[in-house]
Formats: sequence, structure tokens, C-alpha cells
Amino acid sequence: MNTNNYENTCSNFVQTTSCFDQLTELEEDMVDKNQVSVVYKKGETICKQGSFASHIIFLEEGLVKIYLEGNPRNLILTITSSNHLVGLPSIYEGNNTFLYSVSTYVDSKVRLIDVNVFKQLIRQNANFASKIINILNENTAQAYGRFFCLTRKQLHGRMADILLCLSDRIFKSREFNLPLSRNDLGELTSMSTESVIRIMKEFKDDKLIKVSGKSIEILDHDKMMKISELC
Amino acid sequence: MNTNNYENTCSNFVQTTSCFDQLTELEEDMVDKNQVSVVYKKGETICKQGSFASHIIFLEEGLVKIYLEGNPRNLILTITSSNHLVGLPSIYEGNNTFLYSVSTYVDSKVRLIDVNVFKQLIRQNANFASKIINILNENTAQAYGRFFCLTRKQLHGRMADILLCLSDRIFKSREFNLPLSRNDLGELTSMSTESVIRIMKEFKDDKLIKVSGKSIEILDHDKMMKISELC
DNA sequence: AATTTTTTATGATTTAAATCAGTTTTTATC
DNA sequence: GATAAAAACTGATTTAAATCATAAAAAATT
Repeated sequence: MNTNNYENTCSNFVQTTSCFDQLTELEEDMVDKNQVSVVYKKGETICKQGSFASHIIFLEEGLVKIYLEGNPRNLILTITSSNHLVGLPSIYEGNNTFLYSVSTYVDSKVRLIDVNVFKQLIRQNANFASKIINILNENTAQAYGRFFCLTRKQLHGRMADILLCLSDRIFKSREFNLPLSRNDLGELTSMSTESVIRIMKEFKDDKLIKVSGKSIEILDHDKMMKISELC
Repeated sequence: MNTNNYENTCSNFVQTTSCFDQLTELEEDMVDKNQVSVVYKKGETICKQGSFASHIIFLEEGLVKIYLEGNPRNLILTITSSNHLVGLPSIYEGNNTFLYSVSTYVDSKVRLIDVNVFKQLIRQNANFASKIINILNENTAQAYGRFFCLTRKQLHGRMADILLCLSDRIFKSREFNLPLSRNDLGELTSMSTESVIRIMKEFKDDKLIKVSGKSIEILDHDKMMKISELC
């Protein structure tokens, strides 16, 4: 009867460019003049938890993981694709360091916007601030869902959840080329690489997914949802 | 060498009345006219996840848990004491339902503020919005810390973390009367009641804490910190 | 004060998932 | 094209922590 309704928790869905629509021409100019574009190669670190947060990161193109550094294991909070803002919690007054680290899964292009410009815009433009609050709240909802997923679901549920999320939210297609290793999937689902391999094999044997090389296809979306809900 | 620096993750520290200081007299009036005071008895539910969020909750006095409903087990996101705002994620446009449930550990007094008034204030007063963003970011930082705690630390580490948090952040004293049962502590630390009892006994035997009835005293704060960091 | 209910406590057993140890396959590099 | 390195895979073993079973103590109710 009562299932756990926390699915697709690895990433946000809505794109977050809309906040910039709230700016006046003058304000847009201010953003333009206080930002730089940077290209990162696969595997590079965009920002490091604890370092000074001088800028907000806008991911123009690419795929990144946002994670808390841990010993011995990191904790991935989200994976984020194109057109999302990253590092918003850094605008918190009284803490000018990054809450988390960000690194790339694939070659990625970002715009770095001066954090003080961002703070200024929030103080002077209430509509912009309102949109930022929306983004923060959306991020929070996603984090809570993922929090639930990782603490309450078992291996199969977590694996199903991530695969559905990759399909539905990141690649927006039943079939996709996954630029992640089994080890990456382990980090993402908070399980060992061996468990990832075993469960992927089970899903494959049960005809829930089709795997060939880096390509993954979701064959039975409904059943995957059920596994994600119950396990 | 490299320890995990996520402690005291069960609750926020900073009190959040300061956002109301940003309001004009007129705006304060608007808040006053659109709020009601309600008293809840111990164990009562203040709001239910998924129900319509018509108001923001300001906890004037009491102690509450904020949690995600789960089957078979809930997930406590935070416990919150006096002078904190609860339910801010409800101001997210496009989702007018509560992200989580809130219920009381002890008799509590709250002020319920109309959510539309809140949204209006955010749109018209950028300084108020800025303070709200600060609160949201603080909540996020706390949630991430707790997320790490529950997914990466083992039983002893989680138990030490919660006890320190109760001492440092909630009761602000080495010794305190805990209005929670061992079962409640289990829900809070994401472990079984039996495990809580066993670990509490170990801590007691090792002279880390002193327990008599509902009273708990932290005897060795340093060692507790170390257990929280490493386990 | 007696009885019921709840909470705390303790030991034995089970279980989910990690770790370990090793092989095969794929990818990268010389 | 040969060699090295990384990634994928498989089975056996270990481990952390839950569950189960039961008892004792404390609190609540009659």
C-alpha cells in the first residue's frame, strides 16, 4: 500500500537559467563584466570543498558530480548537467568557502560569476532573489530525496533509482551512453564496485536493462520504478 | 591524518529571528495580522508531509523533529529548538505542499505565518529575502553534514555525533534532561533501539558519559569528538 | 496497591553487503 | 602489434548491524 515515493533523486530536473531573466540590462551587464568562461577536461576539479568561494559556477555544458569529501569515501550529493547553477550555498554570509567539491565526468564548460556580484544582485533585485530561493528550495528537495534513497533503500533500490535518474533527468532518453565506470556508479549509489557489477548483471538477466559496452537501455521502466520504490 | 570534519549535524546552531529585523513597520504589521499562535502537546504533529503548506512555522518554544515519512522507517532531517523557522522550503513556487512532517518531542508553542505574506515580503524586500537565503543555506549545510553522518559513519560515530549535538546545540550544556526515549534516539541516529542501548552502555562503561534516568552528562567531550570524527 | 503497558536491557541468530582474492576482458601506452 | 594498466567480473569469506527472543525495570493505568 504505502510505498516510499522518493525516486529520481540523483539530480535536479528543472533548468535554472530563468533567474537571469529577472535582471535589468544594467544588471546583466554587471554579470557579463564579472564573469569568465573556463573549460575543464574530464576528471578535473572545478572547485574544492573548504577553499575560498570567490565565484558562483554556471555549468554551460558538461556533466559534473557535486560531493562531500570523506575519508575513506566521498559522498556524492548530486550530479548536474548543462544549464545549472552550482555553488549557490557559497552566497551564505559568514561562510565564504565551498560547502562541497565539484569535478567533471566529461569535458565541461563553465562560466564563473563573481560571488559579490551575485550577493549584490540578490540584495537589490527582489525578483532575482525570489528565483534564487526557488532554485535553492529545489536543490533542497532533491537532496532530501537522495538522502532518503541512500539511507533507507537497499542495494537494488538504490541502483534502480540511479539508473532511472540517469535516463529520465540527465540523458532524457531510454538509451544512453554512460560516461561512468562501475566504480563511479558505486560512488554514486554508495555501494562497492562489486555490488554494482552483481546488481547490474541481475537487472540484465531479468531483462530490466540492456547493457552493451558503455550503452545502457532501460527496458522495463515500470518494474524499475517498483524496485526503486520498495527496496 | 585526514579525519571527517562533520560533527554536530543534528541541528542548526544560529537562531533565525534576525530576518524579521529587516522588515519595515508596515511589513511587521502585515506579518502580525496574518499569523496565529498555536500550542501543541508532546507527540503531536504540527504539519504533515505532502499536505498543503498554507503557512510558515515559527517555533517560539519547544523541541520538534523534522522528518521524511518512510515505510517502514522515517528519516529525521533535523531536530529544532526555540526561535527557528520551519517549513521554508514550502515557499518554493510551483510546489505548495510540505516537503516533510514536523512533530513535537515536548509541549511546544508556534506561530503560523501565512505563506503568501512570506512570499510577498521576499518579493518586495530584498534584505529580507537575503536573510531568508542565509537561513536556507545554513539549513542546507546542516542537512549535508547530517547526510554525511548517517551514510558514512558507523554506529559509535553516529551516536557520539548526536549526543554532542544535543549537548552543544540543543541544550547548550554538558548535562541535560533528554526528553527522548532510546527508540527516539534510534530513529535519530538511524539505528535499532537495541544498538542505541548497547552503545550507550559502552559509552557509560568507558566513562564518556554519565547516565541516570533521563539525565545525560557528557564527561569526555574530546574523546566523544574523536569517536564522532573517526567512526 | 495491584495490574498492565511501556521502556530498557541482554544474549543468540540472521542478514545484507563489504571485503578479499583471484580471473578475464577491455583500454591505453610503448 | 606487444605489453602494461585499468576496468569488469566472479566466488568465498568476513563483518557490522539488524532482528529475534526473552527478561528486568520503570512508568502508567485501573
